Amino acid sequence: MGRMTDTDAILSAAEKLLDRNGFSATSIDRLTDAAGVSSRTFYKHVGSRQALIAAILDARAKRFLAAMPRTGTDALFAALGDWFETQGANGCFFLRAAREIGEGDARAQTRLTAQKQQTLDLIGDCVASDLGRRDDALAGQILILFEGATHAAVYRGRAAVADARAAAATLLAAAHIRSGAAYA
Amino acid sequence: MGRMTDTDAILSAAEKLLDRNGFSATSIDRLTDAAGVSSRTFYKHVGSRQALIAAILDARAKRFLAAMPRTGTDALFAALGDWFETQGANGCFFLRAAREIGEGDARAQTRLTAQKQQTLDLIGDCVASDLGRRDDALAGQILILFEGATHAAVYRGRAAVADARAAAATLLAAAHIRSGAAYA
DNA sequence: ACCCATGTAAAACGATCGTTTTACATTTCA
DNA sequence: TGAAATGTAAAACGATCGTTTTACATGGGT
Repeated sequence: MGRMTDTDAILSAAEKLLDRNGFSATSIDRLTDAAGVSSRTFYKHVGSRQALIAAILDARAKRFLAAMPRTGTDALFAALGDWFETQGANGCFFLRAAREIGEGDARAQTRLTAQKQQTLDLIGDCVASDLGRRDDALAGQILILFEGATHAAVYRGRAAVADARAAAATLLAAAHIRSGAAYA
Repeated sequence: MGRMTDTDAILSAAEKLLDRNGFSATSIDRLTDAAGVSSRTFYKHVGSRQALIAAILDARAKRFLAAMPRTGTDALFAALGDWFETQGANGCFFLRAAREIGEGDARAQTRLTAQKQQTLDLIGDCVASDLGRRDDALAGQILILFEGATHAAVYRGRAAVADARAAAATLLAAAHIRSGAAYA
């Protein structure tokens, strides 16, 4: 891991707390305690609560997309399982941010749609690498599985990802057959 | 619709507000304004904020399960689409309640797991009615689609349900073939 | 040695929260 | 008629929120 600036330390501690305990349930006091800084330095580094959350959303979007492969739908779900293992499974961070901060910050809504579009593109690439051609309809279905695994993992754990992974394999096989491939 | 008591009027107005605007973003003032009652009558009828939310969760669980058919997976997703059309698509109400109220009320967590178990049972019945036999593995996969449609509908609307429905049909067909049925 | 940037600890700010209470008006019914 | 019940409007409560400010310590660079 690279060198961590004060700002990065605050951001990563805050991301963990917000993800675990929720946005509105996490006060500035808790954030400063977790980061080990005073409120004065906190505000010097991040500006405001809204700015902190905006920075966290951007950083997390970049980190998440970097952690996902762009070839192989099965590898994609494996990576999603790894993500939950290391980062925790608390439902989609962006969906929760948009709903909890919501109307107050229109940018959270913008960030949500951007993130979901990027996820759909990612899935489209994985599907294309498996199928040898683009299949937008199938990508849409696998997005449902991706979203479903993300939220079912909150209460079902690893089984949610395993089920989504198996379902994706079945859908891919069916699409492959529809393509006119030889039966195994 | 049956006659509505004061308590019911408060509950249904509150449910709509909480679902639309979120739990922590909806103050008692907003709830009393929407119900058209003073805070004094509000507290006489519902006791406290926690009790209000508990009552709403129970009522909604009963109403949701009553709105879902127990035969036919395709009919199940059709009913889910109707639910979103009439009630709005804001993500799973129980998941959001458990995460937003969270640690404060352990009963919200209990209600969540109960609701999800009942949903899984519901799906198991629908799958069995289609397949002529129980298939727990397939039911788990369709639960993922159900959860995925619920949350993807927030940003994709009806397309999310349509994709989930189509994917469920493919999974069912594949399971039917695995059962040794004749190929169409 | 001294200045200045940078940090902490803690008080203070106005706002808003859930909840209770006070004061008063209206209906219900024996 | 008149008392009990039930309602509203609004003030007040202590707590907590995000944010700013005050007062003070520390350590590196010239």
